[in-house]
Amino acid sequence: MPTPERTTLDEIVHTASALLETEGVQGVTMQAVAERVGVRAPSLYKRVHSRDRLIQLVAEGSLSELARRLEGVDDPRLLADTLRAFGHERPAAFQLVMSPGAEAQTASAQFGEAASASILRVASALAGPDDALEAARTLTAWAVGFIGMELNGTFKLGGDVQAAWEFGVARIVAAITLD
Amino acid sequence: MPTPERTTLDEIVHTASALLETEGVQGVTMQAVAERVGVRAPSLYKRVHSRDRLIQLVAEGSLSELARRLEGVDDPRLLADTLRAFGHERPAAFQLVMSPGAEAQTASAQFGEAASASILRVASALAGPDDALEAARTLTAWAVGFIGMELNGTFKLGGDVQAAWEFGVARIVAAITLD
DNA sequence: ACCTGAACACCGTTCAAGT
DNA sequence: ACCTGAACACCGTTCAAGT
Repeated sequence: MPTPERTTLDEIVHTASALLETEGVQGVTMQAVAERVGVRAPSLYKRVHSRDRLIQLVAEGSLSELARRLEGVDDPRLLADTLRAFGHERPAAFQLVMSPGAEAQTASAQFGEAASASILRVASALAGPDDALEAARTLTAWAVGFIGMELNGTFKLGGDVQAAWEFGVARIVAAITLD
Repeated sequence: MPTPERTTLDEIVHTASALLETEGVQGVTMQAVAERVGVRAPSLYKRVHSRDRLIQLVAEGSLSELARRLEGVDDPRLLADTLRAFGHERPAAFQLVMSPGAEAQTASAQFGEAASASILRVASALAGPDDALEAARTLTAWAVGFIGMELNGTFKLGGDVQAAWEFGVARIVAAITLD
């Protein structure tokens, strides 16, 4: 006799995403997720292969949303600001996606490409098609590095972080712009 | 009747550092460390307060060694290359120190200062004292972001990574150099 | 004074048994 | 066809008991 479904993969992933922000990666346990979706932990394995895979799905969902936000943006400063705003809104997801460490499963490549496309488009307009890839990587590396350090508290000791961000954006954009 | 000491804090931290590189953070379990130093897991708690604290000690030791390597370096390109070489040699330690995520304990601030000092000195020579802090943060953010993405495999898909590094170094150095 | 086995509370995961 | 309790192998950590 069939039992009605009490949850969905979507609900599980969204619950895990919320838990990620409130409790950290450590807090995303199968039991905590199960409890929040109203089911016992073993039932989750009907929808998702493993905890690692669940974390990966969270990373992929987050990266998709980031890509969506970057989609229409044409100004490099606005692009950088949009990336930073995402980092501030969802710091744990940002770190998971941008510096997964050795533990968490990286989002599979196709999810990164959508986000890369926007950056590459803006970089190409600035640096010209020949230097587009290098310019995109320079801009991305700087922004991701900056936001990561900001979220980690590396900048906590003194100085105006906002001023350093604006200084960096201006210099990087100038540096990759075709004369 | 006293029992002779069978290990030391130093040996424990070094063993944990080695395990970090070979097995990842996940592999740094109290049992694995204990086995390698010839003791049972509970005995470790005579020397270190907790696993979290052990990871923090590993991070602090790694950051100290990085600071030592950066110490005498005056050329900005060489500074960036030294940072990158450290990342390639000890990828797990690099990620632990530079993007600890939410789980691992960050190295306490004093350990970061030694490394910062070298970068600040070089940045000051390039950008002048007024912009030194902002310039140092721009250079550091770019390098850390780049190396992190490189280690994560974000760059895996196509393109010449070495060329992107050299492009970035040249542009960033130019960007923060006083006219 | 350090080391250990046993124990506890927690994980992720599997699986037979329920409906 | 989905859900569950029970079980297993693993964690980190505590602690009484050994030497």
